[in-house]
Amino acid sequence: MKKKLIIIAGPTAIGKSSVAVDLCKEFNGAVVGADSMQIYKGMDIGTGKITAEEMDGIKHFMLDITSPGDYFTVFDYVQKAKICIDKILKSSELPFVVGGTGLYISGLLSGNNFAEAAKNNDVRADLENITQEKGLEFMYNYLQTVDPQSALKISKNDKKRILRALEIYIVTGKPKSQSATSSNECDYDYLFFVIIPSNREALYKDIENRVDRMISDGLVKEVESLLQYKDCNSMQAIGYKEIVEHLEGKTTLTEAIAKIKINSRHYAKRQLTYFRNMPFEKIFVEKNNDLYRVVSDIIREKYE
RNA sequence: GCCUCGAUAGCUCAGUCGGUAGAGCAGAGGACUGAAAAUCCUCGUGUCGGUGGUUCGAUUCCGCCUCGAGGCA
Repeated sequence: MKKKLIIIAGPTAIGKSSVAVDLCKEFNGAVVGADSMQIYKGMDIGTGKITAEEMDGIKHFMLDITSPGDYFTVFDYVQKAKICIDKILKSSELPFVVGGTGLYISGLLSGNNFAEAAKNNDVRADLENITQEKGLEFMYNYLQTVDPQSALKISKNDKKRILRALEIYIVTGKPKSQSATSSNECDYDYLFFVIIPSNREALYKDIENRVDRMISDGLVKEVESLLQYKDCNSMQAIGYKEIVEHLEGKTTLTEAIAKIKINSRHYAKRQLTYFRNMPFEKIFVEKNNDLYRVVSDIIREKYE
C-alpha cells in the first residue's frame, strides 16, 4: 500500500502556510516544506517563512535545514523530504507537503528518475570556461552533435540547460535524453491541491502588500546580515538580490522595492503555469472564503 | 509676455528626407528533471496632443490652439 500524502502548492502570497496549519490541526498532520529558499537559515522575512507562533504547535520540516552559503539541489531535497515524510507517517500523522517550488514537488512525485550524473563542480567550471572562450553557440552546436534529442528541446540561449546537458554527457558518457529514463513509480497515494487566485489582480495586490510588509518588518536588515553570501545561490532569491543591489549603491530603496514587486509577480505567474501544466493529477482550488472547507472535505472523503 | 524644446503603445522613448510606425519596460501565454524565488521561448494597431492649411496623400512640412519642461524679461 502506498503512503498517504497531501500536497498543497500555489503561487507566492496565496496563503499556503496558514491553510496548511489549519488542516494539520484537523487531520493530525505535520508540514514538510517544499520551498527552495525557505530551506536556508536566517532567510526568514524575505522568504515569507512561517514563524514559530504561526506554526501554533504544528511540526514543520525542511525549513532552516542548511546555510545560505551552501549549495542545495532538487536531488538533496527529494532525499531529505522523503525521510521526513516517513518519519511523520511512522508517528501516524498525515504529512502535508506545502510550498511553491514546483520542481521539488515534481521530484517527490516522480520517483527517483533523476539523471545519473550528479552535479560536478569541476566539469561545470570547465564548461563555463569553454563557454567564455568560444561562446554559447559553440556549446550548443556541440550539444547538437552529442545529444541532438536534448538540443531540440533546449533553447540555444538557455545556457544553464545546455551546460547541464553537456555535463551529464561528459560525466556519464551518455546523452541526457537517455540518462533520465529510469523512472520509478510514485511512492505516494497523494492528494495534490493547487491553490489558484480567484483573479490575478487580487493576487498581485496581495504580493505588493506582502512586499511592503517585508520591508517594514526589517528585510533590509536581514539582507545586510547575509551580505557575506551575496554570491551564493541563496541570494538569487527575490527580495534578496534586489536589496543586495541597493546596498551596493546600484539602486535606491524605492527602486529595489519596485523590482521586488515586479519579480514576485513574474514569479507567481511562472508558478501558475508550472502547476497548471504539471503532469500529475491535481485539484485546483480557488482562493476564497471556502478554501479551507473545500480542501478539508476532499481530504476527509478520501481518507475516511 | 517673448523664445526654445517636447507631446507617438499602459510607462520611457526611437522613427518616418511626406506613402498611417517600433524598441525596452509593463502585461499575456508557454517551456522546464541534480542552480528552479533560477534559466529560457513566443506575442506589439496605437484618433503618432487638437485644429486649420499645403499636397494625389500629413503622424512627418507650415499656421494657430492646448498642455508640459527649460530659458529670457
